[in-house]
Amino acid sequence: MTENHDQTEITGEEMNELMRVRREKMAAIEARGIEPFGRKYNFTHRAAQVLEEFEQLEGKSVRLAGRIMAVRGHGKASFAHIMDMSGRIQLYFRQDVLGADGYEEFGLIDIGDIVGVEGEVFRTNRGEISVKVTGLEILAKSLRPLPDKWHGLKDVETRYRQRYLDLIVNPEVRDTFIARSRIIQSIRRNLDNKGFLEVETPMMQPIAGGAAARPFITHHNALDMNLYMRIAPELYLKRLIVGGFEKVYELNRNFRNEGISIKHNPEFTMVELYQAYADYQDIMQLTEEIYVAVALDVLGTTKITYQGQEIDLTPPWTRMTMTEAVKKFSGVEFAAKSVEEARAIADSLEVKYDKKDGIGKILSNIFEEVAEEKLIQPTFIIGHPTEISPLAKRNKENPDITDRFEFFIYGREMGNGFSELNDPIDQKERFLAQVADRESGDDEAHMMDEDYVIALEHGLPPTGGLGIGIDRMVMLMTDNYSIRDVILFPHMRPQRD
RNA sequence: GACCCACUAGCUCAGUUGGCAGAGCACCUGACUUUUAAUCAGGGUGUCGAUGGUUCGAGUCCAUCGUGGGUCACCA
Repeated sequence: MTENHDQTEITGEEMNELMRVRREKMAAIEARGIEPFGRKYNFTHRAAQVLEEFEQLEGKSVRLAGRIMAVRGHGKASFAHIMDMSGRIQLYFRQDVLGADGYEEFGLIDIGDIVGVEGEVFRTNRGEISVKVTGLEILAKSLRPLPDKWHGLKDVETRYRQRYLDLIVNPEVRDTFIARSRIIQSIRRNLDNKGFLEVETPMMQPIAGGAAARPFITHHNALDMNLYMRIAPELYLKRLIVGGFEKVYELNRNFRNEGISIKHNPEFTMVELYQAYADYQDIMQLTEEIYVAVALDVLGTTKITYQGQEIDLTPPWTRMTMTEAVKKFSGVEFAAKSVEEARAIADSLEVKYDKKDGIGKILSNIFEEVAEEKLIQPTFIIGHPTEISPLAKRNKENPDITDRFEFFIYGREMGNGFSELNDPIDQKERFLAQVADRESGDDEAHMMDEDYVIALEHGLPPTGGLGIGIDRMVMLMTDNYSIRDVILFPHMRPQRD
């Protein structure tokens, strides 16, 4: 039962004085016949609850469990703060209450230890609601010191690598991830209420479809075959629409083998949804509804501040075609009828393009260069060229563009949706065009998915689809500058040296 | 992938022209029974990211490497 911790060695690094002292205290605790790593503790209240219900609880006994965050000794009495998930509350330890032995045991407690306490709720002379401890139980001895109580933990690398420390000492980080959970909850509740069915489709796919991106490759040993980590669930979700699930969504991870930046993590979270018999106009409205509901649920307002910039999420958001956006922000009318004309316009705006790029891709490049970062307030950009939208339905009047939108907030692409291409003949041709691009060296072009085409041949109802980047949405709602600050464990290189 | 910046005590940070490694918090010792960034007196706990080089002498200058951050490139 009782493990012997006397000779505990530490691997991989030297023990400093602070750690040595804590291990000595652990040994002293064991010497008193107490387990330094305890067991279940029945608490009656959480810290915030005691503060809120002080009127009823004053003079009564409560049991709390949490981490010791500060200790202020005063000889035969001491104050401390304990933190649980709800917040912090002050503890008051007195020798005459605990007895000489009990007070000595309190002396073996360090900042960072997990303890259970029982005691009477009261208010100090200075007015702070506190618990006068009558019983103390050590639940987990902390063998390493916490970061600075005042400055917290700032070192970005440590914050990401040891996120638990970040969460312990930086309250705003806790708040961000609590908000993230609420945001996801809001989206689920909203879609569930609208009759959407949440589904799970393969993360490992034989063909990485549904987006233009480089996939991660993994290997299945028993089948001796390579699989791709999915870059999008799109093609599977639309198979489910074929199967008669008329409203489906999946809220989960995608993986893209691309560079890491302030807006990109190799694995990121998206919600993708598909609604049969709807079109991109309906989906734009749904997008607004989702955003507004999240903002109201999490922030209580649709007027938010991001990086000092006021952003008004109140619908309807501006709708603008890609060519209109280019006109608005560059003054140039993009009406190219040939690749040569398109290149000339791009050249005049000093926008780069590839030799193999067609009119549509060049327009898209121009848009990204001149307009994207200017779209601060929520804006739907519509009318994407068919050339860059191989899964979207063509516009009825102009087959060179699609019934598609992307929406931008603070100059960032936040999501993408369209009327789904449900013509299997057209889809097959679009795949073939992508395959040709792939063969000419574009390793981000879509792969041919014959099985998906067969599904379309069975009949995909007219369908509207949407993908919203959850991480970027959380960044916006929590005013975080980097995607790493809204992902608990962002991708990092393994540490060396 | 390119360029720029950072890396000093457990944490947050100073460190001048190349001349004995510093502060606050934390920690240790002592005092203190309503404090709260408790206070008071004393104590510095270190492979200055790593490895080479220049130099009488390197935290500081040079080179290479590592990790992180930023900008760009890339990227529905």
